[in-house]
Formats: sequence, C-alpha cells, structure tokens
Amino acid sequence: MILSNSSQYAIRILTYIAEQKDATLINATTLADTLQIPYKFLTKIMTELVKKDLVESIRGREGGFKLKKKSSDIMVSEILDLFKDSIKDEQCILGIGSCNSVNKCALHDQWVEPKLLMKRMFQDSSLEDIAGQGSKI
Amino acid sequence: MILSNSSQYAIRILTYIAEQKDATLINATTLADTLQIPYKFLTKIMTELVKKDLVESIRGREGGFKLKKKSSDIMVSEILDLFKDSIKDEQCILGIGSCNSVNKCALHDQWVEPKLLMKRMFQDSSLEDIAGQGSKI
DNA sequence: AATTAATTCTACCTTTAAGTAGTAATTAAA
DNA sequence: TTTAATTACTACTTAAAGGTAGAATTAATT
Repeated sequence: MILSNSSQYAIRILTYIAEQKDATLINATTLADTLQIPYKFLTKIMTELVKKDLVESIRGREGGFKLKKKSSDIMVSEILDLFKDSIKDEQCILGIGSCNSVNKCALHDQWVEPKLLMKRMFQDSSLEDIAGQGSKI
Repeated sequence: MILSNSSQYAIRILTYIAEQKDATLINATTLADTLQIPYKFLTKIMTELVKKDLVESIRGREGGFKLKKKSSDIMVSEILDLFKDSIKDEQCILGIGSCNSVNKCALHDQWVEPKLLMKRMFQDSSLEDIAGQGSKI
C-alpha cells in the first residue's frame, strides 16, 4: 500500500470539509458516517489535524470542525507529512538508506522519474485543486 | 513506505544472485551477511521464492540457491506479486475501492501518470536490467 | 442550573508485518 | 558411517498500525 490508512482517511476528511461552505462546522459523527471511517479512529485523526493546525475545532454542543487555512493553502504533501508518508527526494525504493546519483541502488535509475511525478502530485495538489469535482467520497 | 520489507529484501536477494556466475550456489548465510538481512527472516523469504519457482534450492552440505530462470525472464513485478506489492491498474490512491475514469476519487486524475510510470518500472525491469551495475547492495 | 451534544484524553485491544528460536531433513565430505 | 553444513518446517515473539472503550471537558440550549 502506498499511503497508510491514516493518510488516506486524512486526505478524504479534509477534502470533504473543503467542499463545504466556508465556516460551516462539520462534526465527527457526520464525517464518520459519510466517509465510512470508524468513528473512534476518525476522532483520533481529527485531534492530530487540530494539533497540527490544519483544522480548527469548536468544542461543546453545536461544535465541530472547519479548515484553519484556505483550501488553496493546504497541500496534500502537508497532510502526508503528518503520517510520514510523503515522498522524500533521496527515498530509496529498496530501503537501502538514502539514494542518489552517486550512491544508487539497483532500481535507482528506473525510480527517478516515477518518484518525481509522485512527489509533484503531492506537492502541487492543494485541497482546492482536488475538492469539488463531484468525485467519490 | 512504498514496498514492504519483504519485497525490498526479495528484490535485493534476487538481484544479488543474478549478479553471480550462472550455476554458482549461494547459501543463506552469505546472503544474510552481505545483504544485511536477518538470517531467519531471509530463510523464510527464500522458502517462498523457492515455492514460487523463482529460485532453485539445493539442500544439504555444499547446497545453496540459484535462479530457476534466466535473469532476463524474471521481472520485478513478479517478485512484488508474491508480497501483494505490485501496482494494479485500478488501484485507488485513497483506498476507495477501485478507481477509474468513470468512478474516480479526488486524486484520480493526478495519480494516473505516476501510477503508470510505477507500474511500468516494475513490469519492464528484469533482474538482468537492474543487476551488474555495481550499485549498492 | 441541568441537560445534551459535542470534542479531547487516556488507556486498552486487535491485526498484521517483521523478526526469532529450535528442530527436522538432506546431502556432501571426512 | 559419522559429522558438518546446509535448507525446510513449525511455532513463537515483538513492534507497529489500526481500531475501540469510557470517561473528562466544553459550551449551547432548555
């Protein structure tokens, strides 16, 4: 699996929140139900997103969550960073330390291009970019 | 992590074996030492590679392992298949079932290109292609 | 002030990947 | 024929990810 469950969930959660009208609060129950994520696991993730300032929480009755920044200012790579799932420049596909043109593993040359594209995909995509396409949830 | 430890180990093991002269047997101790893979874990992987006919084993004293096919006939994707790490066509980067142009997740469009390159990297690289470059082990 | 609906905290349980231990089976060499 | 060097098998342990439970905290509504 390329991304951990936590990363996948976090992207889906944030994308869904980004699709709502600004300033509307969405609560954990709604998120868990619509995104089909186990409630208790979701709340754990939400707490992390709050701590890392991607999301703002309003506690108590009528509370909920909303984005803390503009959706165009939250990049997918930021989300992946929280769960150590983002692509590093010298990430070795065979796990032999760090990999570069002078110290390469057997698959290094073949990995350069796909790695670059993956990195770009995560770094260049904001929540605004990926939200609101009517895609599956 | 993109590939599991088992997949990474298996690729390294097979690449190393492919670099030896045909018909030379390499034993588990040598593999574990030179590739720095825990011996007991390595033997477990070797048994799988033997069962799946990628490797031939000679038991008993002076025994060891060698490739069962030509190194040009073993593709990296075959190895990854053993550990369910290969890239599937409709693999959804967000883990929402299977993903295609009519039923897409939020990241689908961005994922198409990198996914294709990754798939090709694995499908088009044989052990012969990646061995013998003097790369790190 | 009490109630209720919400997030947060702490601790635990479950599943899977990763790694380890011990022994049996095999075979060449001494 | 014994011994040593090897792979194969069975079972266990550990670590990490994924997931759950319950109570504490917060704050709006009644």
